[in-house]
Amino acid sequence: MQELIPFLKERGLRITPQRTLILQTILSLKGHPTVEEIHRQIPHISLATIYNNVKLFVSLRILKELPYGNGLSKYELTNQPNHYHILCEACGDIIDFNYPTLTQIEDVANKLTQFKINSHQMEVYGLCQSCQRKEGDD
Amino acid sequence: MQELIPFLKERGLRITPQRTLILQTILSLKGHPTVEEIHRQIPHISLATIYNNVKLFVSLRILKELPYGNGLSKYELTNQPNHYHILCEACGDIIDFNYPTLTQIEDVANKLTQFKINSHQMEVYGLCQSCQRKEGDD
DNA sequence: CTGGTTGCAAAGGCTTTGCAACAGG
DNA sequence: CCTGTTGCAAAGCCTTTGCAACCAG
Repeated sequence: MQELIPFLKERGLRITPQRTLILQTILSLKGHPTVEEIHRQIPHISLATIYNNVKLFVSLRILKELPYGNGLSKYELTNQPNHYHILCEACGDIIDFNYPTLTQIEDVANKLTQFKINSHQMEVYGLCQSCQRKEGDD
Repeated sequence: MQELIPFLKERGLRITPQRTLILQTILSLKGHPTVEEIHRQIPHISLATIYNNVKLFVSLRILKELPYGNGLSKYELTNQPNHYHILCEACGDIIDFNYPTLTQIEDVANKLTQFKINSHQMEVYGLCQSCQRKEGDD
């Protein structure tokens, strides 16, 4: 958090209470909140401001956008250890899990496609425990 | 294509010229078209019909939805060999590439999270060849 | 002070839906 | 025929934007 102040200032950006609160809220939610979930925690900050700042943070690579929200985007802080995601197809929940980084696949992809590789992502899809139980009830 | 007729009929769904054309168009486009790209090929079919049918085909698992279109969804036919995707961060293009299926990761994810696993996906991000050239020009 | 920021309301862009006319089987 | 389907226009939903008031530095 503190390390952001010089980072923003260098770029002529200001530390506003809104920006601080948005980041603190994402931190406190821990998971992968949507804009709507962030706004629910800090309803006195306008939705437009949250949208604009989340977008700004993504462009500054402070946040990462996860496009798996069924139309909505979810966000996570980038200053976290590498991990992959598992998504529940019933409730939409996203959980992190650790797995050795798939470094090889980037080399292969580069050889096969001649792309200049930047990163990769991997998601596993399934049913979380509580949705498995609910399914059993039907 | 032919194998779809009994598949739809079993479910009380009809084979309409629109449905046939939508699937043929996706086939002919080969890649991972958006709804808009499909509609551009068959503009005499209403956008609403294309949306409704694409959605129907996804629910029937004839099509798979790829949520990497920067807001738009892209679609691909499911009756294709397993493969992974590489995305160009500049132009948004999606290319398939082959890599041994990451079966192990599903077992690990199951052990770590207790999810019931259905599938997984993996995307590599980078710059395609033609966007690499363009970048060099700047 | 002064240019970046906020927040409201309006506009945008993609997608879904209500409904009357239509048509596959 | 009868129920599923089409297509228009309208509505929905999430997100972005114009702009005046505001405020961080």
